[in-house]
Amino acid sequence: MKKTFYITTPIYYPSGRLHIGSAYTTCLCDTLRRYKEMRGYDTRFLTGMDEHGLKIVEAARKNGKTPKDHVDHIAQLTKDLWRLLSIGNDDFIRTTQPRHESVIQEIFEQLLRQDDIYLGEYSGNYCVQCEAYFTPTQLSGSDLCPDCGRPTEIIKEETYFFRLGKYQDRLLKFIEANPDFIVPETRKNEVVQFVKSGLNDLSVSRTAFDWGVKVKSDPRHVIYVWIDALSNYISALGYGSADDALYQKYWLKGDEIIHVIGKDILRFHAVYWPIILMAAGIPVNFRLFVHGWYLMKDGKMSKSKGNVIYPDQLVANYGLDSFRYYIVKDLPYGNDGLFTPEDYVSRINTELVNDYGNLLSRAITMVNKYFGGTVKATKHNHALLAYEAELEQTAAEVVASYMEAMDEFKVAAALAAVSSLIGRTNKLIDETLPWELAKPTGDKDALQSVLYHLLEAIRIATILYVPVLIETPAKVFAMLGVGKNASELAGAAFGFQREFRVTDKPIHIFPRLDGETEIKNIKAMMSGESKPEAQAKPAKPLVNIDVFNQIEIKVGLIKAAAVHKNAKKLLVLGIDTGERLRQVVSGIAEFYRPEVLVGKKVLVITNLEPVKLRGEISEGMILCGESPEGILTVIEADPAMNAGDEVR
RNA sequence: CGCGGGGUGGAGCAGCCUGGUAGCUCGUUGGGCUCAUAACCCAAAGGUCGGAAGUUCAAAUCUUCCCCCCGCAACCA
Repeated sequence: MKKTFYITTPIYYPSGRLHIGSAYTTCLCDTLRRYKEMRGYDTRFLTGMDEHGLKIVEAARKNGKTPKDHVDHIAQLTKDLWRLLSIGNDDFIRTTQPRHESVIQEIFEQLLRQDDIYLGEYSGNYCVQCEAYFTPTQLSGSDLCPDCGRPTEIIKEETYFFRLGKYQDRLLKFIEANPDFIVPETRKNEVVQFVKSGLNDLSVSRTAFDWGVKVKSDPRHVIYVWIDALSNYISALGYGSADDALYQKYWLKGDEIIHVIGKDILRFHAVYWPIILMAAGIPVNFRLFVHGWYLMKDGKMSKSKGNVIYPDQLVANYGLDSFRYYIVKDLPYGNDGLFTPEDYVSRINTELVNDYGNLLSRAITMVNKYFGGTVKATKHNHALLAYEAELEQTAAEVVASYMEAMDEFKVAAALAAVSSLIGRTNKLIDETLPWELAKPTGDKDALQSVLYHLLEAIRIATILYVPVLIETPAKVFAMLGVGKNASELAGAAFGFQREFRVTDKPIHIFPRLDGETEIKNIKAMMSGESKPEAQAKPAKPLVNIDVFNQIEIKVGLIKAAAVHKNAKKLLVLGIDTGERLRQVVSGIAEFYRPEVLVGKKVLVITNLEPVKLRGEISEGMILCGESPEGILTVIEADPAMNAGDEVR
């Protein structure tokens, strides 16, 4: 019986085009899966989409689509991307699929029957206009809606609550008893801290929107994201359905189950998910591997900063294997890493082009030149034997440390081990000087043995690359004349292949990238010169002149300006609008120092309802121009105008 | 004191839990080699490990305080 291995990505939320972060998670899973496959496991790999919720409805409306059409579209784009990246997922779960919906309805009903879920009331300040609740901190003391300024009402809404607290101790004990449940350890500590601070009951249903799975016994409610999204990991296996063979095999009786997640969704997976399983009477036998994020040089990715990069662009320009290699190699285990064009180009050039690809081509050339394309394991007594022995030993150590690292999900470390083998192999050429051995005074047996060692090392390194590189290994094995058995992990030891008959025309596996050109090229992609969807804001509807006339705009003279003591983005302005001095709070602190504003004549909307912003009253609004990047510029009135002049 | 992450040679990172020669990749400089895609190999330079105090025979590592950066949250009437 093969051991089983079940690995999952999170299900992605279709809010936009998938960027390098989701590609990282997915490639990482794919690599681990291929590795386990190579180790002889019976594997299963799941990814998918989380397609419910209010944001989907809104995004769909913006694009003039139904939610269903919207998610169908994004799901297709996502599948296309995974195909492009050669992701070998066995299944693609979508939370809108009937097979999923029926399962979570059942789980919900079960928890309800057990009284783990109860119908309760949520009460809070609600703004009817904005259809949203606001917390006391958001309201900052007043009862006015922070979004529209209208008064909020205290509203009670029905919602189902899940008694998380009931399982708190059980969860803590579980985490303690299973030290590997969450890796790396720092993440585990974070979770333990959180759980110890006490778990509140969790609201698990909504009535405010209906794009979700209805609660079976109470269809006014839809099941909120927690139970809906997290349960995908078992609904995709057919849990609770007529055919639950996969669930039986991979989950219930499975050997290893890994959820790979980013650190942003740790809490849901480390707290809510195990508790849901405990309550449902399903064994918690998964583990979490929590990875870091790709960050950009100047912070978070955003189009205006010119630092967004999409995987498909990199694959189209530099090839699939380069991309997969870079993305799983660059992030240190569990921590954040930086994506830079310089790094991308240099990593590919040094590790794949120079060290690996070039080693292959120099070795093949020599085999052809000195032995007509065929070399075999050869005995000799030359002093160089010691170097060969050292290489053999390095290879054995590398295979061992590679597997050890892979078993702990340390893909970058595993690949670093392979790099060290390749480095050691390049070194052998310098140590043995094959061109000297090839001279009449040289030693032909030693020469053959050296070349044989080069090829064996390349063969072993290539086997270790199989989980990551898709196209390259087959090419390399073909060029070396390596058959199936010798290209499998079991054959990754010196001496397994006794003889090589290599191709007479080596091709370069990885073309060299011209550093400066390609760095520029990638930067151009990042600044979105390839025309990103410009997100044209929908034009506002036509209004009657009367509507406009309701708004009172006056010229105001800024007499005083100060930073808001309790907010980073706000300035508190004292503005003379003719009839009186009024206080206006404005969100331009990032763009103007207070002192430069004093003395400016600006346009002020004077009949807005007053609002408190972070504790300061604001009686009006100054008009600003906003660039696509969100940079605000105050619109100044002609100096000839006077404070209080009406604008129309 | 809102939550979290981080500050280690020019760049990006490891080491910190379990104190005891500060390591890796890239870059720089010098040298070697010619089988190979200006690739490969060797060597060197370069760090008071953000700051201060404390614990200790010994601190990048433990404790306390401070400074700075970056996410998230809040804020743009």
